[in-house]
Amino acid sequence: MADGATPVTMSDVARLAGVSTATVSRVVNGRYGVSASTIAQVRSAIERLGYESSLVATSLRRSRTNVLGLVTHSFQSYTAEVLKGVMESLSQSGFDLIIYANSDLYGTYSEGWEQRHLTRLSGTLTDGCIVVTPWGEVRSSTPVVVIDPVRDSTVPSVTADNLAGATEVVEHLLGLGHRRIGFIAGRSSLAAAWSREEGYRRALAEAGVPADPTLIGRGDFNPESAIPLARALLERQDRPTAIFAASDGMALKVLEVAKELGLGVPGDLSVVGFDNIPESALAEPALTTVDQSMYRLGYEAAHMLKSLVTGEWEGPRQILLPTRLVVRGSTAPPHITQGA
Amino acid sequence: MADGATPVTMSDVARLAGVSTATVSRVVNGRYGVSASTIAQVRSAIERLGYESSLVATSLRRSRTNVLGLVTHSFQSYTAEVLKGVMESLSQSGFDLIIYANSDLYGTYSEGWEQRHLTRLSGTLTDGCIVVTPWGEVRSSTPVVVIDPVRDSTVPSVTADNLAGATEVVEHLLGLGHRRIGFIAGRSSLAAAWSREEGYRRALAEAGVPADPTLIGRGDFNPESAIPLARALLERQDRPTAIFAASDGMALKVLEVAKELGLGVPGDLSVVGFDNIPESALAEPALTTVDQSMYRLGYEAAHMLKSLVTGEWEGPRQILLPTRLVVRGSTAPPHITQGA
DNA sequence: GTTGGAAACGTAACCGATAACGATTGCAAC
DNA sequence: GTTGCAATCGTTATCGGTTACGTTTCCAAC
Repeated sequence: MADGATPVTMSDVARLAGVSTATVSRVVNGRYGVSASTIAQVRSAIERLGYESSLVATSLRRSRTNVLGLVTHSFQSYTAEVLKGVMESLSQSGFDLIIYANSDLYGTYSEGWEQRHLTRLSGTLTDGCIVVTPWGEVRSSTPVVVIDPVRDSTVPSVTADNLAGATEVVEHLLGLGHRRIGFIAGRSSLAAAWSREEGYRRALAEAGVPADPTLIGRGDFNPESAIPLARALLERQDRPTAIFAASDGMALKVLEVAKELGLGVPGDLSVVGFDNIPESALAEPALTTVDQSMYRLGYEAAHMLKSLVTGEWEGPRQILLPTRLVVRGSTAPPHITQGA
Repeated sequence: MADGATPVTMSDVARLAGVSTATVSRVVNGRYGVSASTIAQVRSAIERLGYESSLVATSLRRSRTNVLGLVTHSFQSYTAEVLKGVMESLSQSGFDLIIYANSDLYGTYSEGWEQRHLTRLSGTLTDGCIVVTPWGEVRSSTPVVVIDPVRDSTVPSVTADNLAGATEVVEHLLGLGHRRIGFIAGRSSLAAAWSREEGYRRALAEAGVPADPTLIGRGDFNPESAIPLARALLERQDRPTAIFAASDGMALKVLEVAKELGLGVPGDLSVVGFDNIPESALAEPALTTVDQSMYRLGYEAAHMLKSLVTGEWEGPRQILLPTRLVVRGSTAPPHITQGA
C-alpha cells in the first residue's frame, strides 16, 4: 500500500480522540498529568490511525533526539567497515543513526560538503555527528568526532597510528633488501596522508637510505589518481623495486599498471598498500598492507560521540589506534639482488 | 572548533542584512523579486555568518526536499553493497541520501522497525524511500521501493530471481552426483526465502529425487540460526552429502560446524550459499554461491525510486534481476561415489 | 497630475510537535 | 462555606524556514 493518503499527524489523532494535541503529546511521551481513561482513548486513536511521530517536527522542538549523525562524502568499502563498527557500538544504546551522503561524487558541488551536511543535520536533527575523512576543518553546535581528520585539527578525532604503520611498512621492505622504494602519497591536507608520508621518510632516514624525491608521486587517495603516477615510476630506467601506496585503492591500481607493463609482482616489483580493505585479500597476488581496523575506528568514534553527547567523556579528545602490518603475496626480496 | 555557539539561523542573517527573513529565504532559493543590491547584502551576511539552511526546517514547510531515504535494520556486508549501487545511481542526480538505521539489533524494540522508520522519515524529510529487506508489509505517503520484499507484496520492489538461482544450485549439486541434499531455509515471511526453498523443491522434483522433509532446517537468515540446524543435519547417521544454505552468512556457519565435526569440505560435504557476499570468496574453502549482485539491486531500486518521485516511471512495479551461479571450492562430487 | 501596474519587501500564517503557562475541576482541610 | 492544592487538560508561543498576501515605492503611460 504505497502512496497512502496524506501522512497522519498528531492533530488527526487529537481530533479522533476528542482531545488537544498537547494531550496526545503527553500520552506519546509518557508525561504526567493525563487520566487513565484519556490515555486509553488516545492510544486507541493512535492505533487506529497508525500514527507515528514525525522525527522532523519532534527534532525541531526538542533539544535531544537520541539520533546520532554520520556524514560521508562517497561510499567506499572502508566506509562500510566504519559503519559496521559504529552500528555495533550503538547497538542497544538507545541512539539511532542517520547517515547523510551526498550524491555528487567528485563534482564541483562537493567542496565543503562536510560542513554543509553537518550544519544541515546538527542544527536540530541529531545530537551529535561523526564525520568521515573530511577535506577541511569542521565546526558544529553539537559534538563532533572526526575519523581521519585534516592536519593540525583540534576537533575530537579517532585516527589510526599512521606514522607507526607506514614506518613498519618501509622497515619490512628494507628488511627484504629493497633500497629504491617508491611512494604514492594521499591527499596532502589529510593528517593520515601526511603521517604516512612522514613514516616513509623517517624509516628511510633512520636506515641511512638517501631519500630520492623523484620517487614520490602526489596522489589524492582516489584510486584513479595513482595510475599515471605508477606508470611514471615504473617506466623509468632506474625504476624502484618496490612501491608503497598510501591507500589500498591506489595500491591495487599499481598492481594493474605493473601487469600492464609486463612486470611481475612480487618478482619484479613489490607493492604495499594501506587500509586493508576486503578487496586487498582478493587481489592477485594478495596485497601486503597495513590493517587499521576501520571497524574499530568506527566503534571508538561512536563510543566517544555517545559520551560527548551525554557529557560523560573523560578521556583524551584525540585517539590514536594501533595498526598491524599484514604481509601477503605482493612483497618479496627484490629481483636484482638475486639476479646476475 | 566543535561546540561553537548556537547554530546560526535565517533570522540572524536577516538581522545582520537589515531585511526580513522572507527576503533572505527568497535570496537563498533564488526566487524573483529581490533587488540586486539587497541580494548582495544578504549574500554577504550569509557569507560572514556561515549560514546553511536547516534541512529539518525546510523539509517541514516544503513538499520536495531532494533527499531520498533508505531504511535498514542492521548493517551487514550486503547492505554495504546495496548502498554502493544506490549511491552510484544517485550520483549527479541532485538527490542526496539519508540512511536511517536503528541501533537495536535483534531487540524487542525491533518488531515493525521498517514501518516506524519509514513513517518518521517520509512524512516530510524525504521524497521517497528504499526499504531493505523488511520483515513486514510497508505503507507510506511517499513513494517506496522495497529490496527483497515479503511474500505477496504489491509494493514496488526489486528482487533477484531467487527461484532460478536456487534451482541452478540444486541442478549443480545433482550434476555432481549428490542425491541427499540438505537445505537451510531463511526467514519464511520473506519472498526471497520462499523462492529459494521453492527452487530447491522443484529442482529435486524435476530430477525425480524424492524429497525428504527432515533434510530441511528452518533458519531465519541470521547466521547464528544456522549453527544448531547444521549440527543436527551433520550429526545424523544418514547425513546429507551436500548442504545448501539460503544465505552466505548461514553457509559460512555451516562450514564452521563441518570443520568442528571433523568433516572435510568439499571431500565429505559440499556447501553452497546464496548472495555472494565478499567474505564468501575469502572462506576456506571458497564458497560456491549465487551472485545476486546487491550492487545492481541497489542501483535499480534507486533508479526506480527517482522516477517514481518525479512521476516518470513507466516500467513494471516489480523488477526481477538475473542471478549467476558462482562455483568455487566448496562443492565437489560426493565422497561416497568415489569411496569403497 | 492621476492612474496603473510591476517591482520590492514586510507581515503573518503555516508545517508538526513540544512545553510553559493558565484555566478548570474535584476533593479534602479548615 | 471558603480556601488550597493537586490533578487534568486546553491555549498559545515557539522551533526555522516558506509562502500567500498585503503594503509601499517608483516609474511610465495617459
